[in-house]
Amino acid sequence: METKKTTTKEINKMCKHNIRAIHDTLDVIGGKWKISIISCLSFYPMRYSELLREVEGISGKMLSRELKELEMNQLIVREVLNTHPITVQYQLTEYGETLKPLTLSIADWGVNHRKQIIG
Amino acid sequence: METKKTTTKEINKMCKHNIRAIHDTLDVIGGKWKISIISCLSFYPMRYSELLREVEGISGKMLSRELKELEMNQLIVREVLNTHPITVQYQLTEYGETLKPLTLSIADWGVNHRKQIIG
DNA sequence: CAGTATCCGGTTTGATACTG
DNA sequence: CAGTATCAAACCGGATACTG
Repeated sequence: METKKTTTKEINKMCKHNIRAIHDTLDVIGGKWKISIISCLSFYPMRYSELLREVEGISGKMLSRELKELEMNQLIVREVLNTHPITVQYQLTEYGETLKPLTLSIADWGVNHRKQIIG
Repeated sequence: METKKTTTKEINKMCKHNIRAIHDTLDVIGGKWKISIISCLSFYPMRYSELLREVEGISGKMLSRELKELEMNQLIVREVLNTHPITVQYQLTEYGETLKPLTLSIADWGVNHRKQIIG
């Protein structure tokens, strides 16, 4: 009988474990725009100005700030191209690609949710 | 040749579509604590005071506010139990359960990320 | 083009004290 | 127990102007 008690204490532990993990994830992609940026870059690399156009509503300040943070967390790479004038390209790292399924799930749920509340 | 051009314009469209969807999702579960709360409740229904203990760091004010918003979006149900003194239980709705896979993915990524940055 | 600097209002959040 | 009320601090984020 001893072994059958997956009780409060156990679940409590799993609960806190999950919360800590969720917190860790949100530290990295929790900003207002980060997931959107990652979602964009998962199509193909983009320049600063392209992102500015694609991510509707974002300001230049926010974009560069979020990009910097994503870069710090090794999710994207910044690459200065040798053009005139200089252009800068951002792309997902291999590690950043591991977020693709997540951004897709989030987008999927959103699509369904919209159907739900409209219908 | 016409049909082969899945070009900028097309991708642009998908990009914005996804961003809108992501935005829709975040409107609902985008708060600082919402995903954690949902993650907790996905183990079993909990009372207000239990959640206050489980979701480390949250204040009473925030908890009740986030719960109210989750309830408004029909992700959880509030049920007043006939005890002395009164206790209140929160649990996921069927619709709220559809977020379970998402919260799990988010937690999983966080676990892995912690390994990554420590290792 | 790709940002940075500054200013500034609005929102979010926490602490604390209180209520039924 | 399950909240609400109030105040103050912190942070977020937009507009604008500027740099290399």
